[in-house]
This record gives sequence, C-alpha cells and structure tokens, in this order.
Amino acid sequence: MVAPHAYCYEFPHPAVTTDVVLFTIRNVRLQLLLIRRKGEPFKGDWALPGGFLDIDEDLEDCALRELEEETGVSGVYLEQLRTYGKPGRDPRERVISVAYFALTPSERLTVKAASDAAEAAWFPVAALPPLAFDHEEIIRAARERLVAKLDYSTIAFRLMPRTFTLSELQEVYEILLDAELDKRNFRKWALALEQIQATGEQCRRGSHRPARLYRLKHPDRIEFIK
Amino acid sequence: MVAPHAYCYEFPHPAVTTDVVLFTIRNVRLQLLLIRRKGEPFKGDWALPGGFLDIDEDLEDCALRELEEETGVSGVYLEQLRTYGKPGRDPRERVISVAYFALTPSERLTVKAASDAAEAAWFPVAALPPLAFDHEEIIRAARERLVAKLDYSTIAFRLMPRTFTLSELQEVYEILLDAELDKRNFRKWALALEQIQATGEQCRRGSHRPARLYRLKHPDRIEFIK
DNA sequence: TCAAAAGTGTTTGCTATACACCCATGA
DNA sequence: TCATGGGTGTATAGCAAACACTTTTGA
Repeated sequence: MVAPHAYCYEFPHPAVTTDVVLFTIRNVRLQLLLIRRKGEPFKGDWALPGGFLDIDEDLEDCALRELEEETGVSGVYLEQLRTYGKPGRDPRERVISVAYFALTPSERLTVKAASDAAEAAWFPVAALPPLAFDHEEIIRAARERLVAKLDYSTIAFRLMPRTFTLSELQEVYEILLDAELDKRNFRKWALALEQIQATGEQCRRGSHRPARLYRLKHPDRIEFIK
Repeated sequence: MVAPHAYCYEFPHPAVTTDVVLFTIRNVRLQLLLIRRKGEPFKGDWALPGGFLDIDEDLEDCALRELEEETGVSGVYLEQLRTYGKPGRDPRERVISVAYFALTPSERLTVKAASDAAEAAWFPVAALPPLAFDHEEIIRAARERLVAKLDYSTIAFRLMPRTFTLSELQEVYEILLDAELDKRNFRKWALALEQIQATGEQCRRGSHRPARLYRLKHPDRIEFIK
C-alpha cells in the first residue's frame, strides 16, 4: 500500500478523468450506456462510465480501460469529444474531465456490471434519468457531434453490425435524424458512397422477399463524404 | 511564499495547461502567434502561448489569461480544439494540455512580449520555425479545424475587422482555401448568407472606384450555414 | 392467395459553376 | 485619358427531392 498523500507538488494540481458517452441502437432507439455510482459523490445516481487517469496512461487508453472495467464493453469506436473543467463540477476536488464519444453496434454488447460500478444499463437518449456531475451537458454535446457528423462522414456505419441490409442502414439513419427518408433516394445515396459492398448472402427474416446483405469496404475507417 | 511541495495527494496528479493557436491574416498570409520560451524545457525554442491552469480557474479563462500575459493580445474569438496528453510530451512531469483555437482580425493586434515569455512574434503558417513539445501537431489540427469550419459556418468573419469590403472578405477566403474564387459567385454567395450589411460608407483607396463597406449583423455569433 | 418488406427509374427543381464587361476614381 | 480595382447578370450542368409499382417469400 501507498501511504496517503504521498504525491506532492509545488503547485496545486487538478485531478484528470475521462468519461465516455457510448451510443448504440437498441429496440429502434438511440441508447447510451450509464453506470450507477457506488460511491460518493452522487452515490446511487446514474453517470457516464469513466474514472481517473493513471499517471502513465494515454487519455484514450484510460477511456477504454474505464469503459471495460465498469461495463465489460470493449472494441468500440472512440473519438475525443471535448474537455470539461469548470471549477466546482466535482465537489471533492478540482477535476478536469476529458470526454469521449463512442459508438458500437448492438450485436457486440456484453454489458455486465463490472467491479467499479454497482450497475450498468442502457437508456434511450429520450428518457435519461437524472445524472451526476455535468454529464447531461456532456451527453448533449455528444449527440450534437453524432448528428453533425452524419452530414459529412460515414460515422453511422460504426453503429452497424458486420453485415447488414440497406433497410437496416436506413432505419439507423432515420433514428439518428429523427426523420423518415425516401427508400429509393436513400439506397441510391448509400450505394453511391462506394463504402459498402454486397456480400452475396441474403437475409431471410419473415414472410417476404429476402434482403441482400452488405458489408463495409473499410471496416476500420471513417470516411469524409460529399 | 508557499513552501515547496506543499500540495499533496493520495494518488499522483498530472499538471494541466492550456495552449492557444491564435490565427490572423497579415500581409496576405495566414499567420499565427508564437512565443520564444524563456525557461526549460525547450528553452529558446518557439512554442504556442499557454501555461499552467490555476486551481480555481476555468479552462477558457486560463487560455485567455496566458495569451494576454505572454503576448498582450486580448478580446479574441476562442474555442476549444482538443486535449493533448500523451505520456512523455513534457519531460518535466505528466502534462495534460487543453488546446484552444483562436482568431482575431489583424487590426486589433497589439503584440508586445509580456512578462512570461522572452519574445512573441507572428509566423506565416507556411513557414513555421521548429516548435517545442507536440505543438506542431496541435497547429496542424487547428488549421484543419479552421478550414473545415469554412464550409458550414461564418467563422472566417472572425478574421475581419469591424468593417470591410467584399474584396477583402474574398481575399481572406482565398488565403484560407488557398484557391482563387470567382468574384461574382463569391459576392452572390456572401450576400445570400444574410450575415452582413452595407454600412453606407465607402472605402476609397487607390485610383479606382471606391468600395462599399460592410459590417456583420451579429458580430458576436458564429452562424451555421448551408 | 395474402401480407409484408425488398427492390427498382424517371422527372423536376434548385443550387453551384462558368463566364465578360462597364464603372468610378486618382494620378 | 489611363490604369486600377469595384461592381453586376445570365446560361448551363450536376445534384437532390419527389414519387408508385413489381418481386419474393412464409404463412
């Protein structure tokens, strides 16, 4: 064990944390992952997964580690969102939080509340519980980023499983934009991007014509479009 | 005086700084403000203005304060860019730097090297000196942000003086995009934005027809366009 | 044979681009 | 009167939006 207060500095230092806003599409809704806080402050409240930066750890690694520790989720798409540091946002001490924005297809979800948090659960963004700290503000910024990026990138593909139908892709866009889209125009647009290709497989579900399956040409890249 | 190492914590804390990439247009080129470092590390090298966050200070206030202290510049447009925190980026201790991106019209410049830095100077972005820390990477990200925002916001107006001619505005866009623009199309586009209005004044400079002066309708807002 | 979702083209309107000449001034 | 940058309109092409029916399957 390390003695308490063993780390001393000439000038006061803030603590640094990361927080992650992880989105997915579940039950035809945009949802995000929250954990219930085990300790003070805001004990029992829902909060974004996240925690303190290790002193030799890269920021992005910290975000991924905390996400995995608290929720068991790994292998998501991650990008830095913004840093929050208003004095007083954490009652314990001055805390600077580097917020990340993450996406995952719902197939890949194995959320089990892990050690650090009492409980982890998905919530529809339209029905969030009261949140700890300034996490509501962070979530708002993350949603805005997500929707803004639809216009000029293929970011929405990070919400798709490995193979998917054009109707499923359209449904994701309709959920994110909260608008109905014309089927023919959408398919024309999606194919013109040249980012997906037919696998040759079909998906037969229900008593109707089977749908062609597609996959991403570049599963690990976000492309800028238009 | 405070005793050395007077601030102690149970776990190690990184230091937090802000850095500012301040752009302006000078001599028909995009330029940015650098300071020459007075102390170690990277003593004598050029670096972005910035410095350590006071423990009760908001991040944005820190960026503005350090800019003012080191260069005498104030009243600029400021937005958060991204946070840099790779372990080892500062040889002294772990440092997390919240980078800001700033714009100012060249009229408003009163750069005098202030107390904290040995010297402050403008450099064309196309001819930067060797830089301290990872500041080259930060500047690259700032330029990308600036150019990307031209497409969907009125951010370039933050580089214009209080009143300006359409030709001056076009020149700024041409510098930022590094491309020539058609005069008639540019003017049609700029006026269609409905973000500027003629002042009624004219600007007579040189032996040719005088130019109408314009001003922003909303000098303090960045509008999203298209 | 019926219900349900998959799949498919054409027309129309709008926005972006290309392009050349006259105007007002100071020297 | 000449050189200089300020100011103006139209025609065309390319992209985005609107719109309805046929196909394939399982029950």
